[in-house]
Amino acid sequence: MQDSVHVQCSECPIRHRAVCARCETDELSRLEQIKYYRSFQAGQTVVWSGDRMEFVGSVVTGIAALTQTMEDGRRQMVGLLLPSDFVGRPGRATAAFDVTATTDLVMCCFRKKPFEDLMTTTPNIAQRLLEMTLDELDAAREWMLLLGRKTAREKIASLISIIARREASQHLRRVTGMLSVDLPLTREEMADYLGLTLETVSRQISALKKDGVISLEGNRRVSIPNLDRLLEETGDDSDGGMLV
Amino acid sequence: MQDSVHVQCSECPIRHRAVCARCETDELSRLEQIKYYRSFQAGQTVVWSGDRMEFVGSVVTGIAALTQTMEDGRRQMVGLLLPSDFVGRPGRATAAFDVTATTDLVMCCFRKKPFEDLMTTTPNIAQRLLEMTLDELDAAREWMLLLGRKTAREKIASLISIIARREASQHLRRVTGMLSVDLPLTREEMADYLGLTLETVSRQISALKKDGVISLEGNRRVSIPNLDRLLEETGDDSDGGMLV
DNA sequence: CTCCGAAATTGATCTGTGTCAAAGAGAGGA
DNA sequence: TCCTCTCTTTGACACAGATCAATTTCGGAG
Repeated sequence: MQDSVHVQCSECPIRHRAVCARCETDELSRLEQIKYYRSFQAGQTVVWSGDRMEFVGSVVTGIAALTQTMEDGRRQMVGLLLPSDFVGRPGRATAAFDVTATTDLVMCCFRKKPFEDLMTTTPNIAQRLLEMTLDELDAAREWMLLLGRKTAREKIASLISIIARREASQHLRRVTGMLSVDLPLTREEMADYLGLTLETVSRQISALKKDGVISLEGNRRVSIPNLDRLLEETGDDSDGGMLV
Repeated sequence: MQDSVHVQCSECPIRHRAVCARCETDELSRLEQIKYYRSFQAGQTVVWSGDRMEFVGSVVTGIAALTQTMEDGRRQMVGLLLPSDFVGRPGRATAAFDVTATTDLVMCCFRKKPFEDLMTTTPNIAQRLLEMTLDELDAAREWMLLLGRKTAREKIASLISIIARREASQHLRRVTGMLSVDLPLTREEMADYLGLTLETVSRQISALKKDGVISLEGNRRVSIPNLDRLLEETGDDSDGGMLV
């Protein structure tokens, strides 16, 4: 299987890994024809669990969250969608989870039916989607280890290092100095992602700060003086792991 | 997208959802040529995380578990593979998780390279695999809710109801009377799946028994006098949910 | 049937995280 | 500038589940 080659979608400010990788020109142009954009404000819901899902698409800018809520209000975030992440299920009519914009959000969408038609005639797309979905599945399974077995402190360290990693891989601006990342989530959203309460999140962030593992500039920006030190706190093997 | 039509693989005692659905005869025969069987004893490891993975395949009989282990020994099961479940990642060289046989196990395997070749020439296979992988992803996300937010009692009830559901859908022997299922896992394995300790698993099973939600015949067989009563204990919405 | 080792149960106690409550800090608008 | 609302931090306490430690039960071999 050849290496994945990313092709730039015209107009789209970012690469469309979902649909453009390995695409030939004619495939791209067919995708262009059924493409459209949608914008959401922070806090807005993109789709509700159980709703008809008439499109698939990928995040262009901003961040969206997949969440699941129990009858009594307990909530668990089950996915964080960063730019270039794909949303939607070809072949399934309704959404299985709530999708909400946690920041202002722009998505590049394709109506589901035409996209599915295109998929049946364009093997590349199904294969690329399979690859992405398998990656997501691996990431979900890593996350299961975090939820089931890690301590609160390890969970926080893991979240910060994942956000740092993804942010780094996006912008490719690996500054030589101290790296610092924006936390695109409120304490409550972090708690929902990590299976904790917001109080515990806050306490553990304070503890990591006190121990010199991180430092804060305002509430939302974290500086990491020593990445290795942070990674030790995650409980993961130093080398591999953490695919997200 | 048409409904999935299951075609019986010759020799295989069960349907190969992974590869046979919607297959045409010639595709089937090409699959037959690269197919072989492997048997494992209970407790044996199929592949270790990080090892080269030279095959993909599906479970024929028995049960396998995907697990992840931290350096200090904390373990989390991240998937339970029942007959007809697919294992392996076309397009990735190494396994991301340990795969172990929790019971005696027979797998139907395909060498990875020929399978991948077949996949590129046979769009159906990639599409079918995509569908299955998306289902697994949804199931993993349901499981994240369980790990992050459910109480020990709810976790146990969820596990039993999932096993009951999968067993029922396999054998299609929906007995009219009281339904009873075999727990194919030790208490420790259940604990690893649920993110608990084996003592807590044992205690909660005892509690459910005392409350008349289930009853035990020996250690491994559970009777469910009232399925609705059990489902109430899972914490899930009464209707939808629990995709596994 | 009896014996043996592994698996499961049960008890006592400890601890990490949740819960409830209050006070502090930031950002945006008047 | 100050005010207000939301987000965050911190404290005191409670409790679910972990840990440590015996027993007890089960299932297979002889």
